[in-house]
Amino acid sequence: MKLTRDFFTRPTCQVAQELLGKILVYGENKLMITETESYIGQKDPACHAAKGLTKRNAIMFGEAGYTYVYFIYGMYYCLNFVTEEEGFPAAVLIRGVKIMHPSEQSIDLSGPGKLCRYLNITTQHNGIDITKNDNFYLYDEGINLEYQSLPRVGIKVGLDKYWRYLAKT
DNA sequence: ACCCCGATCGTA
DNA sequence: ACGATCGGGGTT
Repeated sequence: MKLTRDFFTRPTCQVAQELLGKILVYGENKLMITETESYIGQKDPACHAAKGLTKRNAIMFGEAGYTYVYFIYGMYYCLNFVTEEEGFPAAVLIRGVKIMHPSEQSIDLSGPGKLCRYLNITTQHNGIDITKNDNFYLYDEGINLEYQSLPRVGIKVGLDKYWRYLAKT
């Protein structure tokens, strides 16, 4: 079944863990999520919203279940889903997926930049309500994956939090 | 107006 | 270990 707003309006790490094994549908593409990271509020120094509201991070302060797409390193885009109650800035970064399309035998896309490059996701896809879109949504196929909790990647602060969730293959 | 640097990736 | 590449955000 399709994931609804209630799924995302919860503690971010719970959402990040439960997104593992869920199916991301984007047009004709079906991808199984295999790696996520939590970024949680103004007390998390690695969170884009750590220093408050800006034009870029504004979507993180809104209602859960929306996309947050940002541009990074001059070359890459990264896809997140907003979590928690409106007013509390938090999101889950999608770091890894497995391609489910039958003609492509379960290829792994490891890394948030590669995922967006593969799907052609850009900042034009920022702020899409993932719970009310027929072309871009998530659904639960009942897959439960074991995972390990690890430090997040590519940051210099907040490394004490093990908020990266990697599914065991 | 200016400057630094980043939730990355591919190559070395 | 490092270069490519450029917008965001803080500072002047």
